[in-house]
Amino acid sequence: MKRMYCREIRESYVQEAEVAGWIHDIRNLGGIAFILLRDRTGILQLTLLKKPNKELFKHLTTLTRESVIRTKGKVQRSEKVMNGFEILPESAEVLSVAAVPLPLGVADKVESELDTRLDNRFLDLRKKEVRKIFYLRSLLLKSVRRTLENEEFIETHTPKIVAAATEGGTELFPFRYFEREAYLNQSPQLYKQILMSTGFDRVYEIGPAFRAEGHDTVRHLNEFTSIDIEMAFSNHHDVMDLLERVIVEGYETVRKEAPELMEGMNIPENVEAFPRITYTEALDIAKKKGLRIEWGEDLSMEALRLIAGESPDLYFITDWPDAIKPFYAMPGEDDRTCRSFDLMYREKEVTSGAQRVHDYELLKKRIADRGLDIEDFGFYLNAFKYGMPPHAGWGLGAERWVMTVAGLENIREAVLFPRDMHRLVP
RNA sequence: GCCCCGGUAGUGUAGUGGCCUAUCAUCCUGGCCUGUCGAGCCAGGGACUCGAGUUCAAAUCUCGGCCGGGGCGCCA
Repeated sequence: MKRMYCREIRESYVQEAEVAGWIHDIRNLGGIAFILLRDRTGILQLTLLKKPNKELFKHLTTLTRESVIRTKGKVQRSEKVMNGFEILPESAEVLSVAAVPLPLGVADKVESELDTRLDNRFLDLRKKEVRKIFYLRSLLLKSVRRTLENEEFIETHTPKIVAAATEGGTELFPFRYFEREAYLNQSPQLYKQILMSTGFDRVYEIGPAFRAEGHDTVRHLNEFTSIDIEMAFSNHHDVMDLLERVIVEGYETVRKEAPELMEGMNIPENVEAFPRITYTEALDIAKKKGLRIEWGEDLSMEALRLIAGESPDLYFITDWPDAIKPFYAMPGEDDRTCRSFDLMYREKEVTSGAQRVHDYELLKKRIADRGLDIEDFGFYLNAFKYGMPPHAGWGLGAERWVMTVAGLENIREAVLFPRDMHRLVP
């Protein structure tokens, strides 16, 4: 007999079935007992009577919660059960006995702290609402791939072991690579740009990025998943348009393909384009609200909160001061801004991107101007010497996006096994 | 990197010098119960982060270690 899922039992009118899963809860009333069996599709009730089979009754009702069993029996339709169906087990096999006490309650009525949950993530993930975050994440990524593939992007994989810093600034994790020192890559930036000189024209990569920053906040991780794209023969507005399509399509996908995930999620309706305000305009909003801030300064959390108060949930801040953005951002018409943008969700930065510098001499100059060593960037600069088209791109933080959609307070909840300053296991 | 805060049963908490033999819920163990669905009832079990100090007396005050949380900066 083929094992069926709990949900299938409800949906198909079979007379007899075999199910398997974890014991969610046991309610023993003496002569009758109810065992709630959980699998990835939901919970199904097993109903046991003591009279006909005393031994099976005792065997199953004395098991510990979260033990794994497989059982076979008659399917009974009953209005007394929440889901309308129950199974009357005729035989059962205990596949794995769970030890007691559990370090974290799965069916308990008390919430655990995030740290306890992460320490026991395998148990934490047995909870439906926790797994829901990862079904959402998976679906959003699937949607991103589909949107990009439809627009003729190809999926690429660039090295995570690298020789030098991508952009300066953020700190890298060094390690020993044979006889030399190497680093974990902080971003596919330089490699995806190199690919623009090849004629692929449109590339994307969904992969890990590593940053050794000693920050300790609810929106930072030392290992995160970056959704990166780079597109040749395009400018910053072209890739902002693309980003809008990617995000909106993500929402549509959830709405259409997984309505069961919608509850409690922040999925805006009827959104097509996100407003694009310039850094200068954003700064004016903050100033008008009484914040003392000078043109050229980065927008502080306080400033961003003020700006978010005057904006819809999703909006772009464009044309940033050149001095506070990386060397590869294309300077604007004036000589103080650059063609870079951030996509904001309220006060949170979700994506940053730009049109890039594609002129070899200008790029060289900009690297040097930022005090970086030209020698370190030789492998990158080479690709600009022999025919490099104009191009633009962005990096969307997968966890940041999931966080905004699922309404998570802490980015760690958007990762199965998060890495932060204090956490290296599990 | 800077600044604030916390650590009490498996989980989550109450307790601000003596009323603590430490509260409550959940949990675990045993018992009763043939329709539970946050099952109920009865009995039992289980904890003050570590070290030093102050004091007649420390979960409670002081110092240090360890572990953790939050904010800012920076970023995705």
